Amino acid sequence: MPTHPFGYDTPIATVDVVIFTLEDGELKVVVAERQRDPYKGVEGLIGGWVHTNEDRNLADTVERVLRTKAGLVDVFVEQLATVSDAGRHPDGWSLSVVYMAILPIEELAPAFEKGCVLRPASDPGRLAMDHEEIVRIALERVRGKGAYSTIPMEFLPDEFSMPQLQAAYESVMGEKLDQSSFRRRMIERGLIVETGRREIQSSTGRKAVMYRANEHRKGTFDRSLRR
Amino acid sequence: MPTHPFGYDTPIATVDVVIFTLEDGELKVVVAERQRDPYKGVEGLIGGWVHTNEDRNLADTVERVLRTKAGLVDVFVEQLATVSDAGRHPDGWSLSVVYMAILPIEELAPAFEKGCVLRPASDPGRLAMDHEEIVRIALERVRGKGAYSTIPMEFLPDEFSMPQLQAAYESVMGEKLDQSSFRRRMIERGLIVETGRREIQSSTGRKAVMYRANEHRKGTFDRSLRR
DNA sequence: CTAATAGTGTCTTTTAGACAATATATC
DNA sequence: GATATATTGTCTAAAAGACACTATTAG
Repeated sequence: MPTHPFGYDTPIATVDVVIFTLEDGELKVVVAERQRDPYKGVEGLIGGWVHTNEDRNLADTVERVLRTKAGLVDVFVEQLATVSDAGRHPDGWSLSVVYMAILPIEELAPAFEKGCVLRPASDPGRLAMDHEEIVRIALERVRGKGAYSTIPMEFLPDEFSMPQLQAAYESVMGEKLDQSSFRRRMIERGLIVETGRREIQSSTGRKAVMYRANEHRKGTFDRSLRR
Repeated sequence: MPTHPFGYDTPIATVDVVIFTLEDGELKVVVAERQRDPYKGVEGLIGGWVHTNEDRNLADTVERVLRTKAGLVDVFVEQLATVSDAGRHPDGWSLSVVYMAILPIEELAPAFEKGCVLRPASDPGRLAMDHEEIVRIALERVRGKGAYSTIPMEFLPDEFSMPQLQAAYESVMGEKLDQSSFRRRMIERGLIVETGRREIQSSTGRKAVMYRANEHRKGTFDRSLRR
């Protein structure tokens, strides 16, 4: 057990990232089979030790972990909480700073190449240590706060159509929304901006107009959009 | 610098608590002069090292720190964020899990006995390390999310009158509220419950009815109450 | 009487959001 | 014509909150 300068034992510090994505309208989390002990062979969240020699701060740790373990770069992450327990990690007293990320499934290709897989967020199966509990907390967050925010947009590529956007909101909120009212509010609130382009392919019917998020208005949104 | 089982350096882990209270209608934070280095003699937040030998988890650490450094027990705390930086602590790479607490000033007597003092939350003066930044973040939280929640109630004793309650909300929100509308909403939303008792003393005028928070409805509240 | 608190009534504005159409574009 | 998307109109219900009172109780 490590010891800090004043002679007290100091905890192990790790970072774990709950990466959410949307697959077929269902919320999924990214997990990977652990390559070494503890819990070798068991699926767990993307995470790793804080390396004080190479990371300047926790943000660096998250970036390094996402890059090396899931091939992901330039990911927007949000700190969720810090969990701790004498018994949560077999190597001893440990502390994990948990982050959350949301990515469109199209951007997860590098992660899949590195062996990451998707599990249903509401039932990820057996995960290492307290990772099931962590996923539960993160899911609560994305569903609760997320539904009445611009969070659902994060699941989409940079450009998206109105029907795609509505589907993303419906998936996150878990309920159907009125088409005309949804459209009106998105536009009126200035949450999205037309890109000038149109949908590339559509089997039949009118081509959808493409939009992008109005970065300017991020965080402006609050509740609303219930049904 | 401590080293963890796999040979990487591991950070120093501490906990810091931003304790808010209301004095004369102004938001204040509890700080104390630091008894030892680093920043000995400089004022800082109530905080301390995680002691893995005596604390089972971070909640234990917070409890121990509040008890030993401020004489406070049974304090409701909320985890705010975890800050980190190679340079934030002179002893090396450190990580601080920041908690927030809100207490009526009446309950801070033990803290004052231990040398704690109050500083204006919006301008706490020079504090050790990154504690000024931490206070800024906490204040943003209590003002932003807090104003449209039951947070202002935390500043009051268990029993309080309607005028007291309104004053607390006004202090946190930084604006005047309409008396009749305020009263109506508090009652209608069931946020408070009559205790059956009356105000003990009043220089002149009618005695106020005393209420207590309806624990049942905590967290039910959301925005509203603008003016 | 004065002053503080308690309580009622009402009006305006905003918002959510439900519902019903119609219009347009594409195969 | 079938289908998906875009767009407009309208209506209801709820909520926020501003304002003007009246009522009650205490010194």
